[in-house]
Amino acid sequence: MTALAYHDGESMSSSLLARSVQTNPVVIRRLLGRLGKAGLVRAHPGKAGGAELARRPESITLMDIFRAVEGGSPFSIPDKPANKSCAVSCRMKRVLASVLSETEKAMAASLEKVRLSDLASEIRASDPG
Amino acid sequence: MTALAYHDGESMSSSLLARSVQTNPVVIRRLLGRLGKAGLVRAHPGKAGGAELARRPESITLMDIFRAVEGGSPFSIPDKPANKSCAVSCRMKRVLASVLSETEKAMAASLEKVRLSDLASEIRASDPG
DNA sequence: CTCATTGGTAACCGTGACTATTACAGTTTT
DNA sequence: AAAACTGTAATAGTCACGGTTACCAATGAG
Repeated sequence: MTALAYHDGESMSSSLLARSVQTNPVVIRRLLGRLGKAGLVRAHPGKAGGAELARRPESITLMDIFRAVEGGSPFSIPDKPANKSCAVSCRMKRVLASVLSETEKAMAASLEKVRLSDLASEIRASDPG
Repeated sequence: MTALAYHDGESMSSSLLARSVQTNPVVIRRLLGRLGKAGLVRAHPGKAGGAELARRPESITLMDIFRAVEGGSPFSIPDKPANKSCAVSCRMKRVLASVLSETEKAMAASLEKVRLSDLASEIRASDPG
Protein backbone atom coordinates (compact mmCIF):
# COMPACT_ATOMS: atom_id res chain seq x y z
CA MET A 1 0.00 0.00 0.00
CA THR A 2 2.81 2.37 0.80
CA ALA A 3 4.39 1.48 -2.51
CA LEU A 4 1.15 2.39 -4.28
CA ALA A 5 1.02 5.68 -2.42
CA TYR A 6 4.67 6.35 -3.15
CA HIS A 7 4.20 5.90 -6.88
CA ASP A 8 1.44 8.40 -6.71
CA GLY A 9 -1.67 7.06 -8.39
CA GLU A 10 0.18 4.87 -10.84
CA SER A 11 -0.91 1.32 -11.38
CA MET A 12 1.38 -1.50 -10.27
CA SER A 13 1.17 -5.17 -11.08
CA SER A 14 0.99 -7.79 -8.36
CA SER A 15 4.27 -9.32 -9.52
CA LEU A 16 6.00 -5.99 -9.13
CA LEU A 17 4.60 -5.52 -5.64
CA ALA A 18 5.54 -9.11 -4.83
CA ARG A 19 9.15 -8.47 -5.73
CA SER A 20 9.13 -5.44 -3.47
CA VAL A 21 8.24 -7.50 -0.40
CA GLN A 22 10.04 -10.62 -1.60
CA THR A 23 7.04 -12.85 -1.73
CA ASN A 24 4.70 -14.55 -4.14
CA PRO A 25 2.33 -12.63 -6.44
CA VAL A 26 -0.58 -14.75 -5.25
CA VAL A 27 -0.05 -13.58 -1.69
CA ILE A 28 -0.23 -10.00 -2.93
CA ARG A 29 -3.36 -10.69 -4.90
CA ARG A 30 -5.00 -12.23 -1.86
CA LEU A 31 -4.27 -9.08 0.11
CA LEU A 32 -5.34 -6.84 -2.75
CA GLY A 33 -8.59 -8.76 -2.84
CA ARG A 34 -9.37 -7.84 0.75
CA LEU A 35 -8.23 -4.29 0.25
CA GLY A 36 -10.41 -4.09 -2.82
CA LYS A 37 -13.50 -5.29 -0.96
CA ALA A 38 -12.83 -2.57 1.59
CA GLY A 39 -12.77 -0.01 -1.21
CA LEU A 40 -9.15 0.96 -0.75
CA VAL A 41 -7.73 -0.24 -4.06
CA ARG A 42 -8.97 -0.87 -7.59
CA ALA A 43 -7.61 -3.57 -9.86
CA HIS A 44 -7.65 -3.70 -13.64
CA PRO A 45 -7.14 -6.95 -15.47
CA GLY A 46 -5.69 -7.12 -18.91
CA LYS A 47 -2.35 -6.57 -20.49
CA ALA A 48 -1.64 -3.13 -19.03
CA GLY A 49 -3.49 -3.92 -15.82
CA GLY A 50 -2.46 -3.63 -12.22
CA ALA A 51 -3.68 -2.18 -8.96
CA GLU A 52 -4.03 1.42 -7.89
CA LEU A 53 -5.35 3.29 -4.88
CA ALA A 54 -9.09 3.84 -5.02
CA ARG A 55 -8.89 6.89 -2.76
CA ARG A 56 -6.41 9.62 -2.12
CA PRO A 57 -3.66 8.44 0.28
CA GLU A 58 -4.56 11.34 2.57
CA SER A 59 -7.92 9.71 3.23
CA ILE A 60 -6.57 6.24 4.04
CA THR A 61 -5.41 5.50 7.57
CA LEU A 62 -3.49 2.51 8.83
CA MET A 63 -6.61 1.50 10.69
CA ASP A 64 -8.48 1.24 7.39
CA ILE A 65 -5.83 -1.11 6.11
CA PHE A 66 -5.72 -3.07 9.34
CA ARG A 67 -9.46 -3.59 9.32
CA ALA A 68 -9.36 -4.64 5.67
CA VAL A 69 -6.66 -7.27 5.98
CA GLU A 70 -7.16 -8.57 9.49
CA GLY A 71 -10.82 -9.35 9.46
CA GLY A 72 -11.90 -9.12 13.05
CA SER A 73 -10.63 -8.14 16.43
CA PRO A 74 -6.92 -8.39 17.20
CA PHE A 75 -7.70 -9.89 20.57
CA SER A 76 -9.73 -13.04 20.82
CA ILE A 77 -11.35 -14.59 23.82
CA PRO A 78 -11.41 -18.37 23.68
CA ASP A 79 -15.02 -19.48 23.63
CA LYS A 80 -14.61 -22.58 25.68
CA PRO A 81 -17.60 -23.38 27.83
CA ALA A 82 -17.18 -21.83 31.25
CA ASN A 83 -16.87 -24.01 34.31
CA LYS A 84 -20.31 -23.57 35.82
CA SER A 85 -19.13 -24.30 39.33
CA CYS A 86 -16.66 -21.42 39.31
CA ALA A 87 -17.78 -17.85 39.73
CA VAL A 88 -14.66 -16.46 38.09
CA SER A 89 -14.89 -18.71 35.08
CA CYS A 90 -18.55 -17.80 34.60
CA ARG A 91 -18.06 -14.03 34.69
CA MET A 92 -14.64 -13.78 33.12
CA LYS A 93 -15.69 -13.64 29.50
CA ARG A 94 -17.95 -10.68 30.05
CA VAL A 95 -15.37 -8.79 32.10
CA LEU A 96 -12.53 -9.48 29.70
CA ALA A 97 -14.57 -8.44 26.71
CA SER A 98 -15.25 -5.08 28.24
CA VAL A 99 -11.59 -4.51 29.06
CA LEU A 100 -10.29 -5.63 25.69
CA SER A 101 -12.81 -3.45 23.93
CA GLU A 102 -11.20 -0.48 25.66
CA THR A 103 -7.67 -1.32 24.62
CA GLU A 104 -8.87 -2.06 21.13
CA LYS A 105 -10.24 1.44 20.98
CA ALA A 106 -6.91 2.79 22.16
CA MET A 107 -5.11 0.87 19.46
CA ALA A 108 -7.57 1.96 16.82
CA ALA A 109 -7.20 5.60 17.80
CA SER A 110 -3.45 5.31 17.43
CA LEU A 111 -3.67 3.71 14.00
CA GLU A 112 -6.28 6.21 12.84
CA LYS A 113 -3.78 8.98 13.33
CA VAL A 114 -1.39 7.71 10.68
CA ARG A 115 -2.39 8.30 7.07
CA LEU A 116 -0.95 6.46 4.11
CA SER A 117 0.28 9.76 2.75
CA ASP A 118 2.33 10.23 5.91
CA LEU A 119 4.22 7.02 5.25
CA ALA A 120 4.84 7.97 1.63
CA SER A 121 6.17 11.35 2.72
CA GLU A 122 8.53 9.79 5.20
CA ILE A 123 9.87 7.45 2.56
CA ARG A 124 10.38 10.34 0.16
CA ALA A 125 12.13 12.39 2.83
CA SER A 126 14.75 9.73 3.40
CA ASP A 127 15.11 8.78 -0.23
CA PRO A 128 18.23 10.19 -1.87
CA GLY A 129 16.98 9.51 -5.39
CA MET B 1 -4.77 -14.78 37.73
CA THR B 2 -8.18 -13.34 38.32
CA ALA B 3 -9.12 -16.50 40.14
CA LEU B 4 -6.12 -16.07 42.42
CA ALA B 5 -7.09 -12.49 43.09
CA TYR B 6 -10.68 -13.47 43.67
CA HIS B 7 -9.74 -16.04 46.29
CA ASP B 8 -7.83 -13.34 48.02
CA GLY B 9 -4.33 -14.51 48.83
CA GLU B 10 -5.24 -18.15 49.11
CA SER B 11 -3.14 -20.76 47.42
CA MET B 12 -4.66 -22.71 44.53
CA SER B 13 -3.32 -25.82 42.83
CA SER B 14 -2.72 -25.96 39.12
CA SER B 15 -5.31 -28.69 38.70
CA LEU B 16 -7.93 -26.51 40.33
CA LEU B 17 -7.06 -23.58 38.09
CA ALA B 18 -7.04 -25.91 35.10
CA ARG B 19 -10.60 -27.01 35.80
CA SER B 20 -11.62 -23.39 35.98
CA VAL B 21 -10.48 -22.71 32.41
CA GLN B 22 -11.22 -26.22 31.19
CA THR B 23 -7.73 -27.13 30.21
CA ASN B 24 -4.79 -29.25 31.28
CA PRO B 25 -2.83 -28.63 34.52
CA VAL B 26 0.44 -28.61 32.59
CA VAL B 27 -0.72 -25.68 30.51
CA ILE B 28 -1.44 -23.80 33.71
CA ARG B 29 1.92 -24.68 35.18
CA ARG B 30 3.67 -23.41 32.07
CA LEU B 31 1.90 -20.10 32.41
CA LEU B 32 2.55 -19.97 36.12
CA GLY B 33 6.21 -20.52 35.34
CA ARG B 34 6.35 -17.36 33.26
CA LEU B 35 4.31 -15.43 35.75
CA GLY B 36 6.65 -16.63 38.47
CA LYS B 37 9.74 -15.46 36.63
CA ALA B 38 8.11 -12.07 36.31
CA GLY B 39 7.59 -12.02 40.08
CA LEU B 40 3.81 -12.02 39.93
CA VAL B 41 3.10 -15.38 41.55
CA ARG B 42 4.79 -17.73 43.97
CA ALA B 43 4.47 -21.52 43.88
CA HIS B 44 4.89 -24.00 46.70
CA PRO B 45 5.50 -27.67 46.04
CA GLY B 46 4.43 -30.36 48.42
CA LYS B 47 1.23 -31.85 49.60
CA ALA B 48 -0.52 -28.62 50.53
CA GLY B 49 1.19 -26.67 47.77
CA GLY B 50 -0.19 -24.46 45.03
CA ALA B 51 0.25 -21.00 43.62
CA GLU B 52 -0.54 -17.62 45.11
CA LEU B 53 -0.10 -14.01 44.14
CA ALA B 54 3.35 -12.68 45.01
CA ARG B 55 2.09 -9.09 45.20
CA ARG B 56 -1.13 -7.40 46.17
CA PRO B 57 -3.65 -7.49 43.29
CA GLU B 58 -3.82 -3.70 43.46
CA SER B 59 -0.21 -3.53 42.29
CA ILE B 60 -0.60 -5.89 39.33
CA THR B 61 -1.85 -4.49 36.04
CA LEU B 62 -2.96 -6.37 32.96
CA MET B 63 0.13 -5.05 31.22
CA ASP B 64 2.30 -6.83 33.80
CA ILE B 65 0.55 -10.06 32.99
CA PHE B 66 0.68 -9.45 29.28
CA ARG B 67 4.41 -8.81 29.36
CA ALA B 68 5.00 -11.89 31.48
CA VAL B 69 2.96 -14.25 29.33
CA GLU B 70 3.54 -12.92 25.83
CA GLY B 71 7.26 -12.49 25.72
CA GLY B 72 7.86 -9.75 23.20
CA SER B 73 6.04 -7.23 21.11
CA PRO B 74 2.47 -7.94 19.99
CA PHE B 75 3.31 -6.63 16.52
CA SER B 76 6.10 -8.16 14.52
CA ILE B 77 7.75 -6.91 11.40
CA PRO B 78 8.90 -9.69 9.10
CA ASP B 79 12.65 -9.53 8.81
CA LYS B 80 12.91 -10.53 5.21
CA PRO B 81 15.76 -8.89 3.37
CA ALA B 82 14.54 -5.73 1.69
CA ASN B 83 14.52 -5.45 -2.06
CA LYS B 84 17.51 -3.22 -2.61
CA SER B 85 16.20 -1.87 -5.88
CA CYS B 86 13.04 -0.48 -4.27
CA ALA B 87 13.10 2.67 -2.21
CA VAL B 88 9.90 1.77 -0.37
CA SER B 89 11.07 -1.70 0.53
CA CYS B 90 14.37 -0.33 1.83
CA ARG B 91 12.84 2.31 4.10
CA MET B 92 9.68 0.52 5.13
CA LYS B 93 11.02 -1.37 8.10
CA ARG B 94 12.31 1.73 9.79
CA VAL B 95 9.11 3.68 9.17
CA LEU B 96 6.84 0.86 10.29
CA ALA B 97 8.83 0.26 13.45
CA SER B 98 8.36 3.85 14.48
CA VAL B 99 4.63 3.76 13.85
CA LEU B 100 4.07 0.43 15.60
CA SER B 101 6.06 1.57 18.58
CA GLU B 102 3.53 4.36 18.99
CA THR B 103 0.48 2.12 18.88
CA GLU B 104 2.21 -0.32 21.19
CA LYS B 105 2.57 2.48 23.69
CA ALA B 106 -1.10 3.28 23.32
CA MET B 107 -2.04 -0.31 23.95
CA ALA B 108 0.29 -0.55 26.94
CA ALA B 109 -1.16 2.59 28.47
CA SER B 110 -4.63 1.13 28.18
CA LEU B 111 -3.63 -2.16 29.80
CA GLU B 112 -1.72 -0.37 32.55
CA LYS B 113 -4.94 1.24 33.66
CA VAL B 114 -6.61 -2.03 34.62
CA ARG B 115 -5.48 -3.63 37.85
CA LEU B 116 -6.05 -7.22 38.79
CA SER B 117 -8.02 -6.07 41.80
CA ASP B 118 -10.42 -4.28 39.45
CA LEU B 119 -11.27 -7.54 37.72
CA ALA B 120 -11.78 -9.32 41.03
CA SER B 121 -14.08 -6.55 42.19
CA GLU B 122 -16.15 -6.75 39.04
CA ILE B 123 -16.51 -10.50 39.44
CA ARG B 124 -17.57 -10.08 43.05
CA ALA B 125 -20.07 -7.39 42.14
CA SER B 126 -21.90 -9.66 39.72
CA ASP B 127 -21.62 -12.76 41.84
CA PRO B 128 -24.84 -13.60 43.70
CA GLY B 129 -23.15 -16.03 46.07
C1' DC C 1 -8.85 -12.61 -34.40
C1' DT C 2 -4.78 -14.14 -31.72
C1' DC C 3 -2.02 -13.93 -28.11
C1' DA C 4 0.55 -12.19 -24.28
C1' DT C 5 -0.25 -10.15 -19.82
C1' DT C 6 -2.74 -9.51 -15.82
C1' DG C 7 -6.16 -10.23 -11.89
C1' DG C 8 -9.03 -13.73 -9.24
C1' DT C 9 -9.48 -18.00 -7.05
C1' DA C 10 -9.12 -22.70 -5.80
C1' DA C 11 -6.23 -26.59 -4.27
C1' DC C 12 -2.40 -28.36 -1.95
C1' DC C 13 1.83 -28.78 0.77
C1' DG C 14 5.19 -27.53 4.29
C1' DT C 15 6.05 -25.06 8.43
C1' DG C 16 5.65 -23.00 12.79
C1' DA C 17 2.99 -22.13 17.00
C1' DC C 18 0.11 -23.72 20.31
C1' DT C 19 -2.66 -27.12 23.07
C1' DA C 20 -3.15 -31.39 25.19
C1' DT C 21 -1.27 -35.30 27.12
C1' DT C 22 1.89 -38.50 29.27
C1' DA C 23 5.79 -39.22 31.93
C1' DC C 24 9.21 -38.47 35.30
C1' DA C 25 12.08 -36.07 38.82
C1' DG C 26 12.13 -33.12 42.92
C1' DT C 27 9.91 -31.15 47.15
C1' DT C 28 7.03 -30.79 51.04
C1' DT C 29 3.44 -32.22 54.30
C1' DT C 30 1.21 -35.93 56.76
C1' DA D 1 7.02 -43.99 53.51
C1' DA D 2 3.07 -42.08 51.06
C1' DA D 3 0.51 -38.54 48.99
C1' DA D 4 0.07 -34.36 46.51
C1' DC D 5 2.04 -30.86 44.42
C1' DT D 6 5.44 -28.18 41.16
C1' DG D 7 8.61 -28.14 37.18
C1' DT D 8 9.96 -29.78 32.86
C1' DA D 9 10.75 -32.74 28.93
C1' DA D 10 8.94 -35.35 25.02
C1' DT D 11 5.32 -36.25 21.93
C1' DA D 12 1.26 -35.97 19.06
C1' DG D 13 -2.53 -33.41 17.12
C1' DT D 14 -4.51 -29.23 15.38
C1' DC D 15 -4.72 -24.89 13.12
C1' DA D 16 -3.39 -20.79 10.67
C1' DC D 17 -0.43 -18.95 7.33
C1' DG D 18 2.89 -18.51 3.49
C1' DG D 19 4.32 -20.43 -0.72
C1' DT D 20 3.37 -22.69 -4.89
C1' DT D 21 1.02 -24.41 -8.90
C1' DA D 22 -2.77 -24.36 -11.83
C1' DC D 23 -6.60 -22.70 -14.21
C1' DC D 24 -10.12 -19.24 -15.78
C1' DA D 25 -11.68 -14.48 -17.07
C1' DA D 26 -10.63 -10.01 -18.78
C1' DT D 27 -8.12 -6.77 -21.42
C1' DG D 28 -5.22 -4.57 -24.79
C1' DA D 29 -1.51 -4.98 -28.58
C1' DG D 30 -0.38 -6.85 -32.92
